Amino acid sequence: MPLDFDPTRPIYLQIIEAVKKRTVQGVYRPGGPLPSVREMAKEMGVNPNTMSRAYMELERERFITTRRGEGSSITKSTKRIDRERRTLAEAARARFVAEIRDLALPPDQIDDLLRHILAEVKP
Amino acid sequence: MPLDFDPTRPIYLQIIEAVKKRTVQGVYRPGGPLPSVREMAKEMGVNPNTMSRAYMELERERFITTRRGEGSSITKSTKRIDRERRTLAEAARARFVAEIRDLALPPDQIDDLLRHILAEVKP
DNA sequence: TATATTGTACTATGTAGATATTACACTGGC
DNA sequence: GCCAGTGTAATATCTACATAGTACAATATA
Repeated sequence: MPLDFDPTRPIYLQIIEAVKKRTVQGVYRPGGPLPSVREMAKEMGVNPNTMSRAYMELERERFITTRRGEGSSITKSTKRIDRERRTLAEAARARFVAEIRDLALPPDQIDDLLRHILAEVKP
Repeated sequence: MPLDFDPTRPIYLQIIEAVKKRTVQGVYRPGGPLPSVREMAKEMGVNPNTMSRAYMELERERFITTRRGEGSSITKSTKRIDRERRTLAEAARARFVAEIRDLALPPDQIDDLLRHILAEVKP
């Protein structure tokens, strides 16, 4: 199933985020193998070059390791993965707060918004 | 003061968002004038062509009106502006919820996050 | 009526991102 | 050794975005 990419942002960045999220969710295991560049490219419906660029960036960030002929695998470090989870959560929070502040919402609408979020995020 | 644009997203889209946010904040008034293309381009540190593109898109969305030789002004419709405020708030909420869900956070970390937000957003 | 200011159209140029295609280098398994 | 599968490099092509610069059309104003 090809990912549905936001056409206003570079695909390779969205791939990087997708791999991180899948790892954080447990779809990929710490130290476990990652689909090959060509395979993942086909799965997500992008060009292998684009996938390679995403993998190289993930390697640069030490989130995955990659060896020629051998393939790629997720970092063994669960610390690294936990850190990524916190980083992503912090980024989401900061962005949301900034956006809400910019809107100058009346207090009752803020309350609505937060109640709505609470209901959706705590099942 | 030039805006600090996110280099991974088109500038003209970020300008559109900035104009909407300023309007929602009351920086620009309903029916009131908007700085000229050249003026706003200088203020935000972008090319007049880029600013023109943003204005044309805002006009297409009926958020501003524009006439040759006369300049541009914000929509008179406070309904339109209120709608935009709600739309932006909804988008922010939906994105945040989706991101948090993707992270599979443990419940206590979710609680932390929400408390943090509450403290920041309710002064 | 001039003149300035407005939006807008046009051409040219440069860059980043994405694609298609080909080729090469390395590893594992037969 | 052979071969399939791996990452990776290289080239060409296309598109979107942003810029610089020039010019023109329409309006407001002095």
